[in-house]
Amino acid sequence: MRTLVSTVAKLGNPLTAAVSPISVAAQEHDPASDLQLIGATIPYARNTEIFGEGEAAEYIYKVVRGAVRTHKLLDDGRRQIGAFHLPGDVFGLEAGVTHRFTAEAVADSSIIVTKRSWLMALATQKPEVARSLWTLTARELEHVQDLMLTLGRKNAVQRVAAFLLEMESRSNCEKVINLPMPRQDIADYLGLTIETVSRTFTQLESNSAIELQTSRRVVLRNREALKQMNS
Amino acid sequence: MRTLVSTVAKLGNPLTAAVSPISVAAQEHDPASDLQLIGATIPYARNTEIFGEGEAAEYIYKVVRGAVRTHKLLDDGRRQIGAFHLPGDVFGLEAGVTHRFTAEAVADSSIIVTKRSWLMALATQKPEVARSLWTLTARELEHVQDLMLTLGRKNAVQRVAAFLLEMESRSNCEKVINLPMPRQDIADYLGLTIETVSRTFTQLESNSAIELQTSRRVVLRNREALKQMNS
DNA sequence: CGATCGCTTGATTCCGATCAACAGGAGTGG
DNA sequence: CCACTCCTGTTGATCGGAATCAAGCGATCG
Repeated sequence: MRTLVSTVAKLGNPLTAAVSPISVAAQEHDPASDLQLIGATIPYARNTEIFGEGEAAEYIYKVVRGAVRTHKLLDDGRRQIGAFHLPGDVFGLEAGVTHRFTAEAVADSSIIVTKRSWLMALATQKPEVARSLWTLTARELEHVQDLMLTLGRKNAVQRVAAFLLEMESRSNCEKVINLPMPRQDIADYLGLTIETVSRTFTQLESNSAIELQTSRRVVLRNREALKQMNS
Repeated sequence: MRTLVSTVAKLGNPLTAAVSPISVAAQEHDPASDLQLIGATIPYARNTEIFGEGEAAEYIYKVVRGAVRTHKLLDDGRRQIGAFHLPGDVFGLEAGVTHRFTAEAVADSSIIVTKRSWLMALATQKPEVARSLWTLTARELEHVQDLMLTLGRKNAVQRVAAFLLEMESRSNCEKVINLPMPRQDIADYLGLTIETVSRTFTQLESNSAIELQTSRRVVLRNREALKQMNS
């Protein structure tokens, strides 16, 4: 089991890490941004593990820079990615005592790490903190419910279209989407193979629905067509 | 939009409905049973809608008798069932203001219906109630995360095995599992077609992994084999 | 310059979907 | 009681979409 301390040790002197504001506030509007987490901002290199499935959930995490994926594995190595977490997103929050996913950095990332016990104690005193924790879990639930529909009932084109529209809605409203993750991660998120994802990107480009400036830079040329495909 | 009042009106005199205990307690152990919901126990006939996707989430529900399914629909009618709710299960709890699924009675059922606003107000005063609401949402999240892995990365046999093991773990520890739902519901839960579900049941019976006393009564003859299949 | 990695493309296979027919049971009404 | 219909489930034949197997391309890096 990788501990926070060992991770910090590998990545450098924890004393040099930036520290986030000490204020803790929870309002109804955006629990992820209003719940100001106390803790060190720690760098994680690409493809390093942040926590593992089954480990004790001692910390709560918030992405400052980079991107994180959470996944489950089947015995034979098949992988299902549950979510990508981008700057501003909180992840690793559990109501139970253990993590139910493994979390890894998709790209070099900076993550704020906060003691879970600290927040839990605060939640018993401040209803607005308790409410924020609930809302964060509920949002995660809503996201995975949408993914469930995609995995259960959509074809390859609809899955990729859904992914692109999701990434667009979560990026800076720019026309160009920068995908931090490789094709294999997209495949394992959408329940497809890397080849099918690649072919579908190519197909969408030949349809003029998207433009691939590079394999990681996508322009949504026809958002309406994508929405229609998404069914 | 079907309201509670109209549903009650159709089903008979609400004054004759049984009323659950007035006590409200929330402990750490089992939020579903400890959160004693106040409200009328209402009968719902098989295949009737309890609430619809997009409707205001004014009530919280608990199954007393029967079974409930929640689902989402794609434009072309493809359906994904998110969960089956059996006696003791709470459903329809939302952190937001609207229901994100449609709920229907799988079989003739009795459901305790409680005002959501009432519980929400209580949660701001009693941390243990707030904690129970969070835990209920977290359990739903865990369930749909497991389903996500099934839908994204398992084959037909693995999906049906997972379903049978889930139903077994949720039933009364008896050897015989009584399935309240038809094959079509199982198919829409597992992201398969009714034909594939039927064929897979037949295949598992010829493997001696299960015995089909009737199409709705299944005996798990070899639980270990099912677990192994489940990967 | 060679090696590796990420991605794309082609050829073929295979699992589950689709199309189709039929069987068994429950309920209904003659 | 039986004939009828409706509903649910099973089974067969064929099809198709994504997986698999395989090869090659381009960028990056040592």
